[in-house]
Amino acid sequence: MRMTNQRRIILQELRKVFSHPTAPEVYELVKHKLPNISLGTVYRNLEVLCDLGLIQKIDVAGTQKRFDGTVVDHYHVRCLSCSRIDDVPLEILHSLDTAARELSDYEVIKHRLEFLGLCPECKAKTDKSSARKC
Amino acid sequence: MRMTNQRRIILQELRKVFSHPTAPEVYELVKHKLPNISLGTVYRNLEVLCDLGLIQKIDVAGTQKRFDGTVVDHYHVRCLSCSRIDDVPLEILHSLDTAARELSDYEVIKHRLEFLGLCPECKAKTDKSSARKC
DNA sequence: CTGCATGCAAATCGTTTGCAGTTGA
DNA sequence: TCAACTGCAAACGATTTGCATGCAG
Repeated sequence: MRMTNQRRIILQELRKVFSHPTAPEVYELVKHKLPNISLGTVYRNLEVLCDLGLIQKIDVAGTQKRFDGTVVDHYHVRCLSCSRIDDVPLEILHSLDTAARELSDYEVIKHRLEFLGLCPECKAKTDKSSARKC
Repeated sequence: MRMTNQRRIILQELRKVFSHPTAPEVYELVKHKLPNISLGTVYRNLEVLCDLGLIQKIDVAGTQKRFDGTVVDHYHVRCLSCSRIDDVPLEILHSLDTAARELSDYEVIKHRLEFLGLCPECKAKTDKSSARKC
């Protein structure tokens, strides 16, 4: 593995933000520092950095993959309205795996859990609009 | 909503199988009955049937969406090796939502949980090949 | 009759890949 | 030096969409 300029900047920028950006979003972030970088390079490097355990890939359901500068395993909430993602400080529930192992004939190794709901901002908007309806 | 022949057959076929098929797989199933049906129609109808609550969309991480003729909410296990999906007879844990609601500033509504592991077949294969290594 | 639904093909979206030139160790 | 890495653009796989036609209500 070679620590190229591109790779270093991608890691740097990803560690600065808390927004769990998608690959194209990372690309936009990095372009401010390296205007000639290509999206392909961003994708390749995010993959490499994941493999090295320097960042984390959050591939939750249905949408684009997102990336997290933090390596510690944790759960996420996604806003159903604006797709914003935040961390949930709930410790990983290994007991779920144990339960599933007993209830299925699979060798259950891990699980993927994400919460869905409304972020504070979208919740406020919804409250307002339903109030207006009355 | 109009109950077209295509729509009826798609629902019928989906209720017959337990394999949690992807849209292209549903397309293959239905083609036996309706050889001229198009993949686009299958996609459109699966969407409509979901909206009507007649079937369920399982959009688990990273891969194609899958569809379930059952409407009752339940968890799934996915085989990391062959991507097969099965049901896990674990009751829905609403307590998780409560916990997440307390730990975040989101209005948590629901969660998505999927287990990952090895299905019996792939587990057997792995065991064999690791035994061979010794 | 009329507008929702269809088949078809082209378009889109996110991501991956092949290739020729570049660069860090 | 030289394999790993880059930028670029084309390829890809899943899904969506525009359009002219078809058919259920």
